[in-house]
Amino acid sequence: VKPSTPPGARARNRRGRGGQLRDDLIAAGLGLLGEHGDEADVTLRGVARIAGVAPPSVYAHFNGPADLVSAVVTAAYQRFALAMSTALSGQPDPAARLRAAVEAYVRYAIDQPGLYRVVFTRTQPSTLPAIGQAAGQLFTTLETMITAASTDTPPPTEARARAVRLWINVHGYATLRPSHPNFQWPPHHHVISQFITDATRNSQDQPPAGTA
Amino acid sequence: VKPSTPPGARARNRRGRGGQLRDDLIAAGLGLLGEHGDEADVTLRGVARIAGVAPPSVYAHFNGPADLVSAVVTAAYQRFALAMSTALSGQPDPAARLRAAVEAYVRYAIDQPGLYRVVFTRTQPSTLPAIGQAAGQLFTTLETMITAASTDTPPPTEARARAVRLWINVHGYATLRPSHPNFQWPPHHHVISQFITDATRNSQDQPPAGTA
DNA sequence: TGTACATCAGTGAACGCGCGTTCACTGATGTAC
DNA sequence: TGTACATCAGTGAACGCGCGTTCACTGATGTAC
Repeated sequence: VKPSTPPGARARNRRGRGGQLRDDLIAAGLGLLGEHGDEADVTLRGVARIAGVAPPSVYAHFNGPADLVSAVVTAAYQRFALAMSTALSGQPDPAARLRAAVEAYVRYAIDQPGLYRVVFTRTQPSTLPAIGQAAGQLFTTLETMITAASTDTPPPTEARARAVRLWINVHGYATLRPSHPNFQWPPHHHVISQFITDATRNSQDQPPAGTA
Repeated sequence: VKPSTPPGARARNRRGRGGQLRDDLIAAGLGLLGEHGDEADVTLRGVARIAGVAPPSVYAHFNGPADLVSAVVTAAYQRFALAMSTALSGQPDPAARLRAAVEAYVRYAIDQPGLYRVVFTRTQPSTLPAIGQAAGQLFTTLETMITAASTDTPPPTEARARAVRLWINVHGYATLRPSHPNFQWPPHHHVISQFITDATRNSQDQPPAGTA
């Protein structure tokens, strides 16, 4: 017997289309990263196996495992950014946009813990430009949305403080909840609502004198 | 030449003292876990190497790598619990106790990200009893301290909500900050103070009718 | 239109490495007599 | 008090495995003439 498509096999790309494999390898890496939770499980051989290709073929597109993992991590961030902007598009008003952003963030972090953590919770800070800027990018978006959705048009300083708080809240919740399923968590929607309320109304304490 | 103590070597334990090696192996595992940030880097051979012992010797005390890692993770939790209770002891009043607890938590998570994450931020929830109960244990402490330190003696429901919020805040901050060093964070003490203020005063919104 | 050829995409086999795991063993130390 | 012996703590060598990496190679495909 000669199976036309053995499991894991792939058709050879046509002449100018060698670059297609690069995308397939990154997709395979994202799969591994999502399945296990760890950067270390994205191996050159594992990725080649999923893509249906021999290990040496990876070297045509990446310098080695480190380069491959970098590309996968960058792609994980792009996927996160895409999920966020997709969630925002078509929301009717600022309040709806903010809520959609918060919900998309939490959903992504909970559904894809591996892809999320590799971008936002690292043991060693990343040297990748995309990851280094990830926090700043996200933050600008949050700050703008909070200002637009707030009932009290906060001054810039206060908008920034609210955005930091919201980010800490959303991240903390999204990483703690799946790690501790036995803990008696409050209802999900209630937690989310509290975050949004906290971000869009005046903070209770007056800023201490002399603090910028 | 015959070096009396070759690098990494250790003296054989006396007759009844074989169990000493077990502690040494766990200590070595904690070292590896702290150095790299990852459970996967705690290997049987690596731990044996640090302890100055041949790989098969580990099997006298552990069934294999999984068992060894379990013991190391449990020890990481015990170390966290010890750091917390040490920080609390000798604090003069409830407010000081709460602040000490928050500061100890954040310091531990930032100084020992590997040891912290293996207990509190997992991709797969742990089946270890100590880790499964960790959240509950911590939480009881937080709730009691918040009630004692609050200016308004909140009802139990509200105390619980504040404790959840505080935990989310502290965890989120302690894991985000070291991951994103390029981000312009507010001053550390200001962040901490805001968490404590938020936990010990009345929440601004009245609880929605019908929500327990 | 046919044919030789360059090149592009990818392979197979082999290597060294660190890992987990097994096995028979060694040698110091305490204990029985 | 001396001596044989059981046992305890730990070793050395070897194995298979998956990993990264190299090398010479293959075979389809487009291009030049």
